[in-house]
Amino acid sequence: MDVVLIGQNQTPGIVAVQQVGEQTIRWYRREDGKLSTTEVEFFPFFFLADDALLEGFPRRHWLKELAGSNFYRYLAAFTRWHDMWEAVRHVINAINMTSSRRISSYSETDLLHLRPDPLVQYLLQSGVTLFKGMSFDQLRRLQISFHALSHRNRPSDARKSEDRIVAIGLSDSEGWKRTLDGRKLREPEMLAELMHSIRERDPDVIEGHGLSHHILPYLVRRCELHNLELTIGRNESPIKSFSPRGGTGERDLESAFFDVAGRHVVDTYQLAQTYDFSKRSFESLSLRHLAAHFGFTVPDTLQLNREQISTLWHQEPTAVLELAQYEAVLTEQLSRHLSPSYFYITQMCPLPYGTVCRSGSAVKIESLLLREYIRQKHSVPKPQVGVQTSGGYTDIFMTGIASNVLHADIESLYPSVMLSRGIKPGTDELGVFQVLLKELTTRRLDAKRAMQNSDDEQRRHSLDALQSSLKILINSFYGYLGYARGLFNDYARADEVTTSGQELLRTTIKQLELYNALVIEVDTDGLFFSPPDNVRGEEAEDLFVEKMGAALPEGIRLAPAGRYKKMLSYKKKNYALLDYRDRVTIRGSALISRSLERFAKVFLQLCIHKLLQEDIEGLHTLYVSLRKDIMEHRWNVLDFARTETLHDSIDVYEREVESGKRKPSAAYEVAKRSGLPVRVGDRVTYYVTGNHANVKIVENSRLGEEWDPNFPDENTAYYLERLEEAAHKFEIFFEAEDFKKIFSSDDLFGFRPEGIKIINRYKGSFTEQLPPEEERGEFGIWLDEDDRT
DNA sequence: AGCTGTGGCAGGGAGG
DNA sequence: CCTCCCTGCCAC
Repeated sequence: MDVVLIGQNQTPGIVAVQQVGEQTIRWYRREDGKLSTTEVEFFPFFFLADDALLEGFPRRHWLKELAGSNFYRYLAAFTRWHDMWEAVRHVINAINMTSSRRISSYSETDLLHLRPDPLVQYLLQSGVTLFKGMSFDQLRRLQISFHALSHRNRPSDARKSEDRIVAIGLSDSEGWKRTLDGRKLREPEMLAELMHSIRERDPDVIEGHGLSHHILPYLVRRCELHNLELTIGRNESPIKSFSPRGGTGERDLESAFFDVAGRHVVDTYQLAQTYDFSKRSFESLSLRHLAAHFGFTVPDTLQLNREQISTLWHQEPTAVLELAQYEAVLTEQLSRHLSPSYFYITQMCPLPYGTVCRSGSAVKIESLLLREYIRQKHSVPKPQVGVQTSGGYTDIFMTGIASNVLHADIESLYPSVMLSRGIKPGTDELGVFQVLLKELTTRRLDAKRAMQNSDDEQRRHSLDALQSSLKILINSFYGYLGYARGLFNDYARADEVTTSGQELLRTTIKQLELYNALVIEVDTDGLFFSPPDNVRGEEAEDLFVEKMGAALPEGIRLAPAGRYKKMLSYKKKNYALLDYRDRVTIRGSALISRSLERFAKVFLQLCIHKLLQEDIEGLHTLYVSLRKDIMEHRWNVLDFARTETLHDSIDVYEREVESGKRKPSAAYEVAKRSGLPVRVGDRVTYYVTGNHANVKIVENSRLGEEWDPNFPDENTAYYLERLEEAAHKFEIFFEAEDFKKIFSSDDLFGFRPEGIKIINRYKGSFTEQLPPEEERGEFGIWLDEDDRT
């Protein structure tokens, strides 16, 4: 008999529940320090545990401290009620309210062939309407896309007191129904109209681009200002905000999540961010860039920037309203591309659609595990305390420029390792982990096959969404093992996965070197190498990769992942590639990073292009002309300013600096000195002033917009030093004297590129026996005398 | 209540 | 000058 329990902090009064029969449970209540019991009829379920009160009860695992897991979702409603049937009714109401009148998690085609959860069975018997087998398009009919324009994105904007909603556009699949039509409404009326139209349309889903970072915080704030509540819930309840990192810290709406009773809040900006995280294909996450990326048509008349909008609003408000409408259309189109995969996950995971959209993979995996444990009425483990001690293997064997480079990777390394070695959490007594992993992998391969065999564009798109969302989920099973809050975490198993992965990568390196390939750089599951001379052409290359993969165990596959004309290898995780269509890809934080000033980033980029073309003269010209531009202030503040995000409020920052917990930071100091109101999440652009290269930046920096091109006061010495630092990265590609010649303006005798060669440095091969450590320089026996210290 | 992992590079401040 | 520590950003 399983013991089922309730946590005391959630349930004043009720301390424990014991299942005493198939449909009977026993309540334990604390009254005046004594325990009383009541038996009630119930459907099978689990509850949270309270250690101290369970002495002597049979149990396998405590269900303790579960507040923090998704398990809680099932239980939250129960624990607030003392009367069981009242509680059940409450759950039904809660589900009705928070899950959009449906439990979309349960579809007719139950992905994992699991019987519906007891809760769902019970609800069905109780006559609650469940929308089963609903398609994505059916869902969308109940959806509303939403866009509000406001000026509140930068600290400087806060100075203009005209921040207000300038337009609200509402759209659904029937087209535009309602927009503020230019009537002069005061803000409270405008807000009331917005709330009214949401209630009237009663959407299940509210979408917007930047919904949770800009639009909703803005609306909530404006409502507060007028003593209104943003009541857009199904039950007329106000929107609720909460901190995604737990705790009740200070309220900052910009980083909050929002719950609207009975509706799902979906932010297309967040969806795009997640999409970009895995594919890295967006240059910007603005609606306009994303629209261009997906090939939506954007009329020229609507290509306006924020300042123009502000002006236009005063002159021709209808044009702005058109823009707002169009942005809502773009949001809707964007969502059509990005949200289907989340919808499919919702059909598997016992989580509402909106939650699936905003939560990470670990939450989804855990919800699947819990789903089966609950179905089998089995108790659930506590998270393990500990740390993971290993990760992927990364190494570099050559720096310089290599020609004819192949990229190969071990396909789905970690999932494959887990499947082939049968790795699962030690606490997973029911063995659900492996079953899930296998099933999801099979499903994904099926979807991929079906996609390739389908002629229907629409169907291919939805199958692709399905398989790519499964891929992300599958890849996260490893991460879940090392997740500190995961109920089924297991650090030893996480280590086993990574060390097995390391072994496989090392095996592959040895195999490649055995066949005379030159291995350049490896990282976790991928390898860059030059194949031996007798391997030429794509066909031969693929065959070669296949042959190399033959050394790997059953179930582990080495696959071609790209072929390149040239590769510039700089450091671990830092390289550039030139493909056969002459496109350049740059990777790594040392070569390309948002934190670099624009001039340095562009300089590095152009240098890398020149290096890949082995254009030495071009390098020199680049350096000399940029140096001259800097000295003559021939640039814009955005070329040399740095932009940083303020992650904490000024108050928190000052407190932590005072207590020595953190060091002074230029971005915060600049914000303080400027006297502008600053909020968490704001980005501050600043540049360095002063007259020598070693100034303290914290004390010598100004807000970017204070820079005046007519009286440029940027610290030229400092920025010239920054240029030197950027150029310095290329030192390892040349002989010392050559490097000095290229990156110098001292052209007394004219610059002559003749005789200058790019140097490749080898760190010895992986397999060969290296001389003892002390006889080697950083890059081994191939180092020049000069470089050995 | 809500939160996937490790490895690597660079830059800046503090203190020697 | 140097090292140490922290943060931010990035690769996988």
